[in-house]
Amino acid sequence: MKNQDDHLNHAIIEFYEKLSSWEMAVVKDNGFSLPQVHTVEILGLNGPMRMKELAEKIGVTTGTLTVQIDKMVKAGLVLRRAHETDRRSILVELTDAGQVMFEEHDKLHMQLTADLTVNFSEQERSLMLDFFKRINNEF
Amino acid sequence: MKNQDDHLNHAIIEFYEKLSSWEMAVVKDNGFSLPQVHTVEILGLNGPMRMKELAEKIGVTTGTLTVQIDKMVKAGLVLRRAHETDRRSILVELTDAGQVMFEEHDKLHMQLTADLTVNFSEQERSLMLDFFKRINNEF
DNA sequence: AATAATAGTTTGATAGTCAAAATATCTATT
DNA sequence: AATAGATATTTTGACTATCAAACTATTATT
Repeated sequence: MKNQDDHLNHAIIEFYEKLSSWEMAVVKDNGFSLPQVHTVEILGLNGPMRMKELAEKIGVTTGTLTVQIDKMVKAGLVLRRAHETDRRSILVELTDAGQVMFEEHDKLHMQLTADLTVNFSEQERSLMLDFFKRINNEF
Repeated sequence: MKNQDDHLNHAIIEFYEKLSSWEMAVVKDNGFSLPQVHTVEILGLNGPMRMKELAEKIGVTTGTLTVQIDKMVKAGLVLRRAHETDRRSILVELTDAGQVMFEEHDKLHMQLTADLTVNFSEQERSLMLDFFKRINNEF
């Protein structure tokens, strides 16, 4: 059903736009820049990661990421660690302070998720999780 | 169920991150900047809008938006129109070329949505739409 | 009528970004 | 094992995006 798909598509875009807005507002409040929070979010969720991989996930060049990570190292949020097998590569990981920041930020997301699904039944919430998991796997 | 909610939360964040990545990649390919595409997307979805409102949705100050809209006017994507009742306000709306760009971009989103839900039944897709609508209303 | 609040623009300083060049390391071919 | 090509990261210089604050014009409040 074409029209139905159109609605789903637009609902997804609307959701994305609203989440972006929310994230921007949250980030501005706590004094860090959006790329920094984004980085903390990705590392917190996925664990240590190579520069290249991280740059792709964030959507910037590695050159841009280098200067961002420099700042975050200075701020004590992340650290650079040697890759075990590939000496060209560097792993970026959260420091304890970075982990704390991730958890703080994650709490805000948790609250948002709770607010958004306040009218969902236990069963609906579980179905929604299943849908998201399947969609995320298709990316 | 606390743990379940945590999973839903993280699945949502993962979805958001992946969609961001996708959007970045798409935008870079077609030569426009992310804020410009973002603006076209919002105007195409919501119709004409005041500067203030648009700035809030995008997550920038009105000063920043002014220069962005200047560029987009020059590029022929949007135009400024007087507000009917409030002479302080200005409505920004898509030109025909802007509308075309919106539809082109929307097609890419449509394709992505179709790809992501390729394994969904008609019923699941409809349920997913219902979930997104309810969530969007809670924002 | 005066004052405060709001919408938008302009400006100067700061931060973010990219492309291209440079360095170091890894992989593949001969 | 030697060479050539590919890959990961950093550095650099130019450009773009961003904000905060000052400014203009209009509307709302008292």
